[in-house]
Order: sequence, then structure tokens, then C-alpha cells
Amino acid sequence: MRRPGATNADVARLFLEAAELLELAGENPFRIRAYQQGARTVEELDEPVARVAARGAKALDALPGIGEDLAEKIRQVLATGSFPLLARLRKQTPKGLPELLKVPGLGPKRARLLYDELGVRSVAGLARAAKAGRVRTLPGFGAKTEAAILAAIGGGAAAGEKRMLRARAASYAEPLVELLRAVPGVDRVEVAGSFRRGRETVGDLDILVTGRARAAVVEAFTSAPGVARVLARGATRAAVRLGSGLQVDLRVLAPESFGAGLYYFTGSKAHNVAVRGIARAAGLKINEYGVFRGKTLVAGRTEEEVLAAVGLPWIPPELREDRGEIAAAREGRLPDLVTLRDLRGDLQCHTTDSDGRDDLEAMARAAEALGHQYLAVTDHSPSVRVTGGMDAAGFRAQRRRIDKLNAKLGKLTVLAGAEVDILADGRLDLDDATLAGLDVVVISIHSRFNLPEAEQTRRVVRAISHPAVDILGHPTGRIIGRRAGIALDLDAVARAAGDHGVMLEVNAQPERLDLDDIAARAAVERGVRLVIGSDAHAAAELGFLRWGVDQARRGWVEKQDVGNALPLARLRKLLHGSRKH
DNA sequence: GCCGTTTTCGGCCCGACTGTTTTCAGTCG
Repeated sequence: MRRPGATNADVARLFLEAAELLELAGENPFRIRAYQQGARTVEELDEPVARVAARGAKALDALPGIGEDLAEKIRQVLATGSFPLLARLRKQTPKGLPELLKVPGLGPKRARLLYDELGVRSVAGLARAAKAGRVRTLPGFGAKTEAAILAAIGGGAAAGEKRMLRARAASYAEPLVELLRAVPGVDRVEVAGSFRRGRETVGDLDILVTGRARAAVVEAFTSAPGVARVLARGATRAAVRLGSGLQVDLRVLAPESFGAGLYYFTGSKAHNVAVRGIARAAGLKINEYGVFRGKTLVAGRTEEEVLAAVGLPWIPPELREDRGEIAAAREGRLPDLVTLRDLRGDLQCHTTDSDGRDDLEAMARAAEALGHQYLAVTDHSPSVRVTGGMDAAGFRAQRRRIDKLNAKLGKLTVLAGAEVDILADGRLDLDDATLAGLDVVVISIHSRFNLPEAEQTRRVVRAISHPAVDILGHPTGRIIGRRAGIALDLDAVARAAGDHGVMLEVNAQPERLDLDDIAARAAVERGVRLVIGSDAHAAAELGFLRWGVDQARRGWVEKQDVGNALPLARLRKLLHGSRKH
């Protein structure tokens, strides 16, 4: 770990570790939650926590969930890489105990019991104890618990939490929803949870059903194709694990509770807790069955009804993260979020001229079929060799083919573009004359991901400052679950983008979604315009725009913030061809 | 440990399911 100079992620990780160790120590649950909330606040900050700390004594304290004590601990982490309480907790926590918490079904109480009574020191040791039949001898444990522990370990569930890309989860969710909708007597089926909130990854799926056929629904669900194991099965709730490893929870709700259930199971947990606090202050109680005054149900059929009961307008699910949406709702300043229908075209895609799998005309026809008004074809520049990047002559030849194609296309206009590599020193990978001849210039980083932040930021800012540049593509270069983004001062990048009229991309590839929600929101707040680009490498991928829109919505992005929500004539005025520097 | 239209103490969201238990604790979401 780098130290000093802890990042937000470092601070968050240490707070979460402290929370876990406090839990094992049997501490006050609310104190534990305070550390978890503090971790979340720091993690979701749109600037380095070190910069907040540098603003003075009170600045950290002003962050939500950060009080005097946690502020001091943040300062300690920034200065030393840790804090005394954590060091003490690490010392007093028996080695191997935290590892046991990773086994699903084991919490602090039972983990502690296994440790103390059976001398279990690791997940492997737990497996041995369970196989030897020793686990069932403990009070509160039995043969079934022992088998469940073995199954959980065997399934690799303890190897670490694995979240699935939302786009992939959708391919499991959609057939299940179809199946349940076909059950006679079912009225409504909705996917709730983080899937509905549009998070880039989901840990599981929550499916809500209402209708008369309760037993039939549970039966259809637990016997659906793809179900590998039934984890739980009750009258109103069931849970299964699919062959893909994805867990799916089902809840059956009465119609008069459907809105309350949908709202409750959509979350986020932090959002729900905050709204429940409001309800409590008004003498109301919210649960998944409705809003109650005493025992009287006062709302529950729809989400609008539930929120109205606590004096709030309906809040789009993508905003329900307790990141200011509740205050915004109360004050009537919720954003009017961009929708897929608002987009008039797409500003990044690839063809067989570089690493795409469909040719120019196929891509154009597919975009036309989607109703796009324009499509920028942005094949790679030469230095990205693995992609078969084109040279200057290649782009000139492609331009001539695009002009011919446009002459025979109907409503769609193909824009001649390029995704130009940003070289190590911030220069661009095509000469100025070639760049000037293009309609759209996207610039991106495809190498040298590991430069230190200052150098990386200089590189990107220099590239943005080139007068031919229109869009910074996938600005951080992160690949979800595989590669962290480059170290970049997004504030400086946003400033440069604003100064030079460059738009920042929300790349819609399901494993990129880059900028992410928090960065997109920060960019928009700094007055920068975004574009949502599919970065399609095949005709079918032009549909990826939906994932980019969802990410943008999570970042509070409105139609007016998005370049490709403009009709072509107005978009052209933002591009380097008509822009004056 | 945080927080305040219940304001510096005393709360902090709430219920389902499981397994093991004769009435509930632990875990999860």
C-alpha cells in the first residue's frame, strides 16, 4: 500500500475492516454501522478525501456520516496509513477469525463459537471440522447447518463476493420475468434491487410478483430452467441459485402492498433507512407491506402513493442511493433524467476497418434501424496495433466511402471520425491535417495505464487541448472487475474539457461504463457536456447505449447535458469543424 | 459513532427464513 497519500478507496477499506473487527468483538451495532457509512461516504466522494481534509478542520466533519471522531481517523489514515483503533483491533482479533465471516450463513456469533469451541482457524479448517461431523456438536448448530456450511464452502462462495455485470444479469432476469408473467393468476412481475437502480453490477436479483397464484408462482420459480439449487422456499419468499452462480430472490406480494414492496426491495438500503427516518418523525412506519399509522395501512399500492405519504414526490430508482435525492425531492429540484429516447445518435463505434466485426454499411444500416439520426464511425488510429488501427491514408479512403454511403442512406448521416490514441506524452496518433478532415475526433488512452497521477493528468490535459479534439473516450480506462482506472485528477480534466469545449464520454460497453455515475455527476456539476457512446464493435452492440443511459441517469445527468441528445445541426456546432479556438 | 422541526442524550428500519429451539437466536437483505 502506498503511504502516506491514502486514496479514498484505502480509507474506505480500512473503515470496513474496522467495522468487521468491531462486529467480531461484539460491539454496538450502531457503532459498526457508523464505520460502514463513513466508508461509503468516503468511497463515493467525487474528489480525493485528502483534498477535503486540506480545506481545514471542519471540512471532513461536514461530510454526511463523518463526525469529529471519524474525521480524526481519516486524518490519521492520511498521515500514517492506518489508525490506532484499527491497529488495536487487528491485534486483539484472533488470526483466521475474519476469514470465517466470508462463509455465507456464518455471522460473528457462530464464527466466534467455531473458533473458540472447535479451534477452527480457517475456511479450510472449517471444512475439515464439518466433514468430521464436529460442527453439529455445537449448541445452535445441527446436521443441516453443517451440511449448509460444507455446501457454501464447496460452491466457492467464500472465495469472495462476486458481482455480475448488470447487462449479463439481464440475460437471466428477462427470461425469468417472462416465465413468471406466464403463470396464470399473476398480475405483475418486476425486478427490483440494484438491478432496477441501474447499478453497473448486481450481487443478486430480486423479483417481485403479485397476484392470486402464490403457490404456483413459488413452484414455477423454484423449478425454472437454469435453477441449480433452491436455497429457501417459504410462502411469500423463495431464493435460488442459478447455474451461472447468480442468486435470485422471489417475493410474492399482495396487490395493496405491491408499491410498498417494490419500493422497499428496490432500495438502496441507505435510501430506505433515510426515508424511514422521515416516516418515523411523522409518526408513520414503512415496511414492505405499506405505510402504516399505528395498525392502519395508509399507502402501499404504488410507489407514488408510498412516497406521497411521507410528503415526497416519486424518485427515480437510479437516484435512490442517499446521495442527496431526498433533499432534492423535498425541495422540488429532482433532475429530469436523460432517457434512451432522448438520444439522437451515437458518437463512437468501430467497423471492420479496424477491430469491428461488421462493416461500414452494416453498422450504418443497424443504426438507421434503431432510429438514429447520426452515427460517428470512429475506427482506431495506427498505434493501437492489436486493433488493426488505420493510418492517415486509410481514414481518407474511409471518408470517401462514407460520403458515397451517405448519398444513398435515408435519414441517417454517417459522420467520419476516429478514435485517436493518446500517446505517452499527450500528443495524438494522427497528424493535424488528417484530424482536421474528420467530423468527429474521439481521443482515448490504450496504453501506459500506470503513470503517476500528475503525469497521467498532464498527458490527458495536453491531449484535450488539441484544437481538433471533440470527445475524451472512456476517460479512466477502467474495466469493471478487472482493471482499475488510471490515476487521474478528474477535476483538472473536467476544467480542461470545459476550457476547450471537449465532451467527456460515458462509454456504454457493459464492462466499461466509464465515466461512472459519480464521475459523470461531478463532470456535469462542473459544467462539462457528456456524450453517451456505444463503442459498438458489432451492429448488435449499438444497443449498448441503454447501459450507458442508465449509468448517466445514476449520475443525475439530464438531456441538456448530453451532446448526442442534440439534433445533428446543433451537435455540429459543438464539433471542432465549426468550433473556434 | 452519528445526529438534531423529538437537538447534546437517546435513539438509530424492519421483517422473513432457517434451524434448532420449546419460544428464539442468528443471519440476511
